[in-house]
Amino acid sequence: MAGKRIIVGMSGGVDSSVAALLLKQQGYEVSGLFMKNWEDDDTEEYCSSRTDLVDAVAVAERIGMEIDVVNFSKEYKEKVFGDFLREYQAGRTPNPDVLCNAEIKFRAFLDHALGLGADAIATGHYAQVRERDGLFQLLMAEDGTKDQSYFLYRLNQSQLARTLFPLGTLYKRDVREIARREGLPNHDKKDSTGICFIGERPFREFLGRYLPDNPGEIRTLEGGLLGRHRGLSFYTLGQRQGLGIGGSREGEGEPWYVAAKDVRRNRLVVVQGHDHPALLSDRLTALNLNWISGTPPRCHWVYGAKTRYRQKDAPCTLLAASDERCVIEFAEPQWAVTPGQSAVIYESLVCLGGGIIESGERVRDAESPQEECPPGTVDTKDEG
RNA sequence: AGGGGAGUCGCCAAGUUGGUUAAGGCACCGGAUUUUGAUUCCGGCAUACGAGGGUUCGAAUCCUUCCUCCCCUG
Repeated sequence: MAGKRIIVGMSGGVDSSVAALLLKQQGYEVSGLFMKNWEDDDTEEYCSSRTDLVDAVAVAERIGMEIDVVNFSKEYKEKVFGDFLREYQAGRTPNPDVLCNAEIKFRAFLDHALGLGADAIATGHYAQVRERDGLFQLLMAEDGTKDQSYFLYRLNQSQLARTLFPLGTLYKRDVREIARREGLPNHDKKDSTGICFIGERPFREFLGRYLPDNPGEIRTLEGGLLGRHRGLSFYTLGQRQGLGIGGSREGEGEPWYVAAKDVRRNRLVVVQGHDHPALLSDRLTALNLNWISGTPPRCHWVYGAKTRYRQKDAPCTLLAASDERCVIEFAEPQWAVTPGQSAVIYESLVCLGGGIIESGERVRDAESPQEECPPGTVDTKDEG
């Protein structure tokens, strides 16, 4: 390992900083690369990349490594942001960061690093890679609460073969402690959130800069008119905030949630109450799959699956799994399974891959939840 | 036109045998959580009770006039 050349993707945050530091301490030949991948609104208040770069440079100086800057704005716009807009325009809810990892961090950036003579790249992701029988596996992080394997399920063998995740076995609090102890200037910096490289924004306003309004009706499942929306693109399934639906005579005064988008009629369909059955799906179809090992997992086998980040992987069965399409049936209904988001499949700690959710549906009746439950699953109440 | 009912925060809605600071929910705003979007959590949110008079130590709660809306009869 000593002498191996590693290029670390430096974001200016604690995680990538500590990742670089640890590699350096382990004897690798380490250098950093700061990516600038978004410059649409550099002149505005949201441009935090400047201070991020300053932080990254300060960290590099502190741990004694070279750092450079690369710009993949063009690739980001083409491969990630373009898809992001197309998906929203189509009424779906994409996860740009999933694509960002597959196309930018572990493709454009990786290729660039290899071109510079690196043996591998490293990032501050909370995930693990291990080699087993000649195959590289992606594993959940030791710190389950920070595990980011969900965002990495679209990586392939050649990408994982050249990737190190130095934080995979650490807990976030330990990472911060290391940063503090080693005097990294950003040890206390707040975790970043929002779309990777773009940052946190008032989301609908941001989207509105790229997509036109297309107002329509907000109706209940039964067809009652409750209000108007500014365009289906600006809402997502399970959304509560921003509907502007006040109290009414009927109902228990519970909040309203988006249950469906009727694209044909340009209608937003809403239901009342977080636990409304229309918000639950026990089966989903995903397309555009990626299997990390290169081959689909076996069907009719019990796995765990997440339909969104930071969700406990839920017991499920694979009814079908190919390179194009997979069907997942959950033991317990899942809340707001949303087209455009990613379904990611796990076998214990191993992330097998996943795909883009095409649709979710309810196949088992609410009254007879055990009817088709795979044996061995527990019939528990909603997680609450 | 006559009879009846109702007007409390953007919406729904407690409170009306008069008594310190006008429940609660939805919406909205702010914060926390969060490398997507959501969800969730915490906090804020009527010196004011359709308007004007009056009774009273004290009224959203009593009296009165006016305004508005709804229902029934014409």
